[in-house]
Amino acid sequence: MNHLAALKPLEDTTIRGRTVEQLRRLVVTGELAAGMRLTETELADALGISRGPLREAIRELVDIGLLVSKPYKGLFVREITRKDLEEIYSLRTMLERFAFQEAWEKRTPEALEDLKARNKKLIGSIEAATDPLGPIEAELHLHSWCYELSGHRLLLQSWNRLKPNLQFYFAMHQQAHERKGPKRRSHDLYIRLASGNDLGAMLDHLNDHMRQGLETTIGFIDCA
Amino acid sequence: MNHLAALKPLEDTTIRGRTVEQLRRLVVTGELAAGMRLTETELADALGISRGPLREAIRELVDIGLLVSKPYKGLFVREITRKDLEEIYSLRTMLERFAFQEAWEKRTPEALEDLKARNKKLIGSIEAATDPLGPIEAELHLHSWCYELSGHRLLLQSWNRLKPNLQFYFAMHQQAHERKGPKRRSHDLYIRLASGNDLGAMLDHLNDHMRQGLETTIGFIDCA
DNA sequence: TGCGATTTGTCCGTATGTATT
DNA sequence: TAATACATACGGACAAATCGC
Repeated sequence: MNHLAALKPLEDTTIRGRTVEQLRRLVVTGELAAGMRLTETELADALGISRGPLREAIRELVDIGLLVSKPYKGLFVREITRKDLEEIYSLRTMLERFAFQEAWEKRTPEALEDLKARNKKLIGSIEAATDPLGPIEAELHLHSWCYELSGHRLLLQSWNRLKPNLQFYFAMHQQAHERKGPKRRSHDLYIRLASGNDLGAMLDHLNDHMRQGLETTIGFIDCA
Repeated sequence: MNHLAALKPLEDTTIRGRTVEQLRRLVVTGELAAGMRLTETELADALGISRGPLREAIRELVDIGLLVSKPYKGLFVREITRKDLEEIYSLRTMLERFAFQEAWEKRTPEALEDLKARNKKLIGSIEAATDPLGPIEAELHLHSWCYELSGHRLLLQSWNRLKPNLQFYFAMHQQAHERKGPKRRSHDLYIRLASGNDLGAMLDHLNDHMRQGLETTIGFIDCA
């Protein structure tokens, strides 16, 4: 057993699995514009696969919420309204507060090192400024820390379902504003509190952190 | 436009949609035993459909968590460990507390009547004692009230994803114990607090209610 | 109001890859 | 190792529903 095997998520062996990843990437990066209609035959053709596994992959993305399927009418890239975004953030706040409560007693020196490393990677990604989508991914990876540490598989699964929607909105927002993503020091307090001994302060900060995140990114959406 | 159209959830027009419901029912009622292996060709044959839409329906049930798919190995009905159940209950507690917070200010006299009606239906279903699975469905329908009232679509969706897993476990538990489901007056306090003016008391009660539910139903599972 | 074009939904036959015996 | 069973995937076909003219 190669000890590196645990690091790479074990490349999908099925076309369906790879297609899910491929489509997810195309949507969250904005290469497939929000609201755009997708036709199966075109997609299958472009991806070089047949309609069977493609339709299965589509089902998964519809479940996550990145695609919207209306029977016999068509398949569309999701659009995000202001209310959608508020729902995403409020649910996310609940989940992350819960994750910290579950993870709090499980914090080890190694885990905290891991957290700092993720922040360092985020900062590095911001400073490098090569891939404009890098910081987004790095920030979400930073936030994944508490969910992973909690050991709560159902909670982690919920987060993983929510994550692509956030990623999708961030990329959309960034394109529209032609602006850099997260600021370099935006998570300093987050890290400090997560490493400290005051769970209540951490939970309070999460409310602030999330509200702030919502307010700074909610600008340009049509009210629904 | 018929004004009744909004009442019935509009029977699924696609085989996939109907198959999802059919399979969900077969699983949560225990007609497909936990851990049982399913072969696609048999299933397609038994349901009288082809493998295409069946495989798509399977994807949805795998996402919900009722089925487990191991690539190239097979498809199985999920099994529930003690840890799974604890996770389901702890997440559910979070979601329902959040739902009540969101729904609290939206309670109208009509909404509270609706809640009481759901409880009455639950009691009636228990006393009728015809379909042993009726009370389970009625109880879940009662608990759905706060999610629907909250107007939080993403939250409702999360609940709807969690619900089949609870339903599945309840039916399994009931079969194993040959016992009736919920007691007649189990939700009296729940209803009274939900109709009252002390949100804090309601939230506290949810913790109790859920912990109690977990403890009374956790008996017979293998520790994992 | 129909009619035709397009697309989704569905089915079937077949081939290939994987796991298990 | 060979053989079997089954999941996965492909391609072609047709039916059903929608939309534009």
